[in-house]
Amino acid sequence: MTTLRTPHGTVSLPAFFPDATHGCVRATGFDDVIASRTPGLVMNSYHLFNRPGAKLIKALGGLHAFTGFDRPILTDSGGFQLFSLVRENAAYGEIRDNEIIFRPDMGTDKLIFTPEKCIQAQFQYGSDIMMALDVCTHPDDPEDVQRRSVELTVKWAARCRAEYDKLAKGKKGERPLLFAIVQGGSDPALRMECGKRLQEIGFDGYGFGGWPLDTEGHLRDDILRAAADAMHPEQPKYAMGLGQPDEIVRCVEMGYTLFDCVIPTREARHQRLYVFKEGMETPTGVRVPGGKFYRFHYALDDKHARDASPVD
RNA sequence: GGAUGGGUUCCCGAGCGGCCAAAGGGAGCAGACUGUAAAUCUGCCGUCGACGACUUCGGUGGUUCGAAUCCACCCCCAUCCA
Repeated sequence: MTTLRTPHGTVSLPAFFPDATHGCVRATGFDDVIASRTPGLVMNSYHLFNRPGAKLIKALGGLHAFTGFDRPILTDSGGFQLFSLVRENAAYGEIRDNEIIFRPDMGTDKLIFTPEKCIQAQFQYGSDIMMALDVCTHPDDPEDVQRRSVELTVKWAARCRAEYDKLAKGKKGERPLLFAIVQGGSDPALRMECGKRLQEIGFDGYGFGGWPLDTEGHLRDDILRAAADAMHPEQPKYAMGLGQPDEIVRCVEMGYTLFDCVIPTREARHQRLYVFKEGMETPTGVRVPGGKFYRFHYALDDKHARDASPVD
């Protein structure tokens, strides 16, 4: 089993980091997070930048002191936020060649996010694993959009790398990790090119970028595999935004070792839990064959408890 | 005892002669949710032998072709005055 060493501890891989976008796992506390043997959390640079702000977090001693979570924290860059917001409404922001413009209120107020600013913020947060700012796409987006995404993602990754090196030089103690994100839509050649160019710059790990599901909600194995193949074979491969238990198993088979996703916590908040099917759990740990090794369980109280099978 | 405002489907609350089984919330139920603007979104939500029928808007009578809506009396509730 491989491990991932960070300033706040070593994580056994593969690992799942729940999302604590604003600094807390919604609807629960860190007592439960620790009790569930959660090895680390993902927080979001963009959201924390908006509120309470990188300066304030730094003044309070960084994210670990601010949130009270003393295990590894990965901070996502904010690239995905622009993607999902703009998909909702183009007025929410735009991608320029040198920066991202966020307009959270669709009005005059704007937030300029650059690769440098993104890394600076993540240093202010004191995060363990930093993500380079990327340009996210949907697999269905046209070729020119995918091309531009890769060009900007690579260019920005280089700027993130440079800013990181500058800021890390002055730091004492163990340095945080910097991951880059492989884009390229559904084109394996483009994925490979993106991965190669990122590896030439050199990072501590690589993330799968883009939307990982088809319109039916099924995993896009082809894209995930192409992206995994484009990453450094010896370094962590991070499947961003995945997922459901069976999806994680499939991704581990492809070589991914790090995961985060809102779905388990979001669904838990909506009363749906994933529990092992009979015979899928052993006393020594968990045996996870392929297929649906778990089921949905709805548990509020005895009166409402019920089960349902996951969709096939 | 007097004055005024009210009593609407599980709850809150619109409606104030026909287009009303009755807006809109909430609750409930069924789904959705995948680097979280997501405690959000969608559907159902009086009953049934169901493109129609039946029973509902405090109670009882009445006016009317037709009443949750108008009239009379009664019963409750709220506030104010004695």
